[in-house]
Amino acid sequence: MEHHRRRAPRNSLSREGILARAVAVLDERGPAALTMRGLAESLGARPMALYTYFASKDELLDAVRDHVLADLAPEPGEGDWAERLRGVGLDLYRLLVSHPALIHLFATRPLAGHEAADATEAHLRVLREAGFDRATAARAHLALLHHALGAATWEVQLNAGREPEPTRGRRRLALESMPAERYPTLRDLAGELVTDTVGEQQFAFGLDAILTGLRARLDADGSASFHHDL
Amino acid sequence: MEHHRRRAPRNSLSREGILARAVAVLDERGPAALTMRGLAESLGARPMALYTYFASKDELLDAVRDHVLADLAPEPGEGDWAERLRGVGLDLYRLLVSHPALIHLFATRPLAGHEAADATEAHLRVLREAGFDRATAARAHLALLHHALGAATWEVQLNAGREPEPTRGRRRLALESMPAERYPTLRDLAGELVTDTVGEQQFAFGLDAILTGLRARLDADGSASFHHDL
DNA sequence: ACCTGAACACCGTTCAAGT
DNA sequence: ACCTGAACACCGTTCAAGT
Repeated sequence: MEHHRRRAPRNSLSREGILARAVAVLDERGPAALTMRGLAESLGARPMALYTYFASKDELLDAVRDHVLADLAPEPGEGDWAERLRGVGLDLYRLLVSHPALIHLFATRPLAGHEAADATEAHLRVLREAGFDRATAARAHLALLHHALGAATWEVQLNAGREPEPTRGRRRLALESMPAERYPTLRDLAGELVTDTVGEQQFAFGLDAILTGLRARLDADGSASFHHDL
Repeated sequence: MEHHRRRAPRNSLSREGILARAVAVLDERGPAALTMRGLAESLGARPMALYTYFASKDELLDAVRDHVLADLAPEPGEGDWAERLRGVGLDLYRLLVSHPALIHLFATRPLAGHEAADATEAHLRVLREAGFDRATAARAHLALLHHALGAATWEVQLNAGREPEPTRGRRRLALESMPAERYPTLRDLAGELVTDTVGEQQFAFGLDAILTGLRARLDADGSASFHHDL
């Protein structure tokens, strides 16, 4: 048995180590549990030790977000442009959903624009190679990103919530207890709204709808299929 | 001149009044400014007075979210199903964007399912009347909601940020300073990414893509166009 | 440079008390 | 029932100090 906790044996701390610990705390105990004091404690250090590496908690949170975003696979997979975009979308969705407590960082802390540059570059390139003009490629990129962000946010919320039932269960009960005269459609679809609109299948549904819409635009709009210079 | 601040002259507080004040604080000074102590102060009361109306800050935040959601126009407008869905989507997007500080409540606090029941009922009914089967209607409903949530979250982030430049400007600078050899497409589209992928136009782009995708599904899939009982 | 201790100005919330 | 005062157990962060 060792002592309950020794002090940090100088130079045991690092930006990387602090960030990894922060992500672990977030994943295991949720956003409220991530305090400078608690994080320092769990690293065997005093609160102020963290300020050697991060100027403030805000800066640490930005770094945490960037640290997770860096895990985004930079290369799209195989197939035509739609299949490649589909793959990138799923990767992003999975990343967001795999860190439930981080979703509020993405929803809350503005990105400067360089955090996922490799993935963004690859995504945009697929769109340009598919034949979209610059403005349309930019918009399509953002539309797909928005959908992943929104779907992941929703999914994380449904899986959140305390014991015994997560939010998903509370939601089902709420839907089933709505007055049927006033909310006939809602009541009729209560089952589908809780069981079918969930997880990757739901995300893929919206993703495929967007991709179908983009393909229609590409086919219809001659100006989008000019030869381009890439 | 009156005294700097009188005490609440008993019964001047109410759930409604507290919620309205909370939304105002959020809109004017941001999420960090909403504290139980500060909110009470701005109502001329002591912190603990609020606990007569809300059991905790968490419960107050849920009530604030529901209070704002109640402003959602319950009735879709004119036109065919796609035009109606478009209108509902725009209403939701505008509502979310008009309360920037509230977006993190939507992204953070799970909905039980009854908060926007009127709007949800109307939305689902349009989808059913268009001919979508139950599972597809539920999925389409959520896909449209996800996109509005994601787009609004992104837009709010871009408009956020401190003086002198909001995040939008920082983002432009970040994109333009990326190394051109490694990120040629990103650099080429930097202008479009900051100016074109913004606001209602960007939201409408994604919305229309989804609607086009849904229409294609309706046309292609015979099982979705069965007569139904509504 | 890296880390600590003590202190400051905050939080949300409990508890007992006043009307 | 509605509101207050004092207190508790927290926060993030400053500042001066140690190595």
